[in-house]
Amino acid sequence: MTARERQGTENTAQAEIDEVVRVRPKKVSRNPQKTHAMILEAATEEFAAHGFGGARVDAIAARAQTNKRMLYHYFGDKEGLYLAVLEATYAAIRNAEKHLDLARRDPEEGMRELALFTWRHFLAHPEFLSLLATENLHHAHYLKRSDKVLAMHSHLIDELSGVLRRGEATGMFRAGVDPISVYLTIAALGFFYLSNRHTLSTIFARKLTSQDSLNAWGEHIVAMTLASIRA
Amino acid sequence: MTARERQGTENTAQAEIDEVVRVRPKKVSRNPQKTHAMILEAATEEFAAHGFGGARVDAIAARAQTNKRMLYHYFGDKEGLYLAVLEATYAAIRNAEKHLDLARRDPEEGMRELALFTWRHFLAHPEFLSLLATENLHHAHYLKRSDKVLAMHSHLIDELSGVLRRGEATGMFRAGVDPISVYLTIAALGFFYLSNRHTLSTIFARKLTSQDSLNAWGEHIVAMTLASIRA
DNA sequence: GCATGATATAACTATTTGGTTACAAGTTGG
DNA sequence: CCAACTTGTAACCAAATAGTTATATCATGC
Repeated sequence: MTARERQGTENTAQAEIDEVVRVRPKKVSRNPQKTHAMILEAATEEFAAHGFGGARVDAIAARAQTNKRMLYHYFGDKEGLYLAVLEATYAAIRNAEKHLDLARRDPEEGMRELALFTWRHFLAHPEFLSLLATENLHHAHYLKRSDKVLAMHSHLIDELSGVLRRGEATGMFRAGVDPISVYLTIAALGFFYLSNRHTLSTIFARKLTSQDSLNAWGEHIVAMTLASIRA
Repeated sequence: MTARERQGTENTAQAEIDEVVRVRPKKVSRNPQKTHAMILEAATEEFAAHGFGGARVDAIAARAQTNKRMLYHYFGDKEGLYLAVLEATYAAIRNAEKHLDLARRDPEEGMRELALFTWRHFLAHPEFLSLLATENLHHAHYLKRSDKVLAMHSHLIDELSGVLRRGEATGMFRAGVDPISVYLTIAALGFFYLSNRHTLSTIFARKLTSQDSLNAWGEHIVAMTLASIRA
């Protein structure tokens, strides 16, 4: 017997209390997409801030202004949620890269654009760096189980290969440059500077995050990248 | 009343059981230094493998073949133990650097030596990379509270500055090169390649850790470093 | 207009966790 | 040789944790 049925057939003291409680009916308006998105966003913050082991499922539910039941409903368990966060975060950078038009202008300009885009994306999305650090701590255990992430990266390599090929054709770049090495160089210089800025600024007693320093390091990345591929 | 006292004054069934149990007296030989060192080593592995939040105090005690009581006795609490691990790990690389003789031969040779040393230390000590990643996740919260780590780094910067100054004097290196930027470049290229190798080899479907690949990347670091400072 | 499935809440549970306590036994200085 | 201190073991505890259950209510296809 449900509360509603009871209300219709009986008129006990308990039913009256129930009624009083329900006077302000808590406005439980539904919004599956929003709930799903809120959980994902909250989980991204929590996992980025505390790592997988340090993240608290209760904290995620609270931050998403929902409860654990919904979280388990949409994502299965803590690991499933973590993987969803990882996939969404990778998708964000790879999708943003697609708006880059590397075939524009000359190859040097294209390389500069890719390097600066990567640097700026890292700057704008510190959670991406934190999640990668966490995932590598776990030897990419979860990422390896993703069927989506594997396919996400061909576009980047294709575009980068294209730029290198055109640069080689004009005699601007060396022949036989490995695109993955080039990307690793760009990513390494940006990733390390930002992801390790807290320990670095502590041990070297120097602030690394002033706007001038950040701009200068961006240009350093461009210069290093071009230096490594120029003929 | 202690068990020994009871044994001397009484002859109950319980006392006999106690005696039987004590026949093989468990050889509880003491060794404070060893216990301390074992805990530190076990904690290094555990924190490196699981991060601060994911590390389990029980697991550390078990791995050290001791128990939690000793761990709390020597290190206060989980945070104190973590900080001790961090300090010991930093001390290891900075002490090893002191055996480098960068003033030897010419400046280019010195820079090459520093870059390769750093790369090889990262290779030989993956736990250093993991701990740094973890500590940066926490915004260097614990490292900032260390009074020891702050003083550890002057030697490195002094040595590096010396090499740069001598290179500048011979006209080999550009003038006004910032030693910290040079070190960041060396560390970034090595750190990222190794610490992120699991996600990188997953998304690019390429093995990065063959001996040939590692040697090649070491030479890449040297080449990039020199390219960034040569006149 | 109502049966059905999806979405939501909150209380609950078994287990794990960091940390503590009681006590035993080795070590050492006087 | 023994009192005081250090090093060790194991059982214990309160709080926190991931995951579940009971139940209710919204939304929608028929």
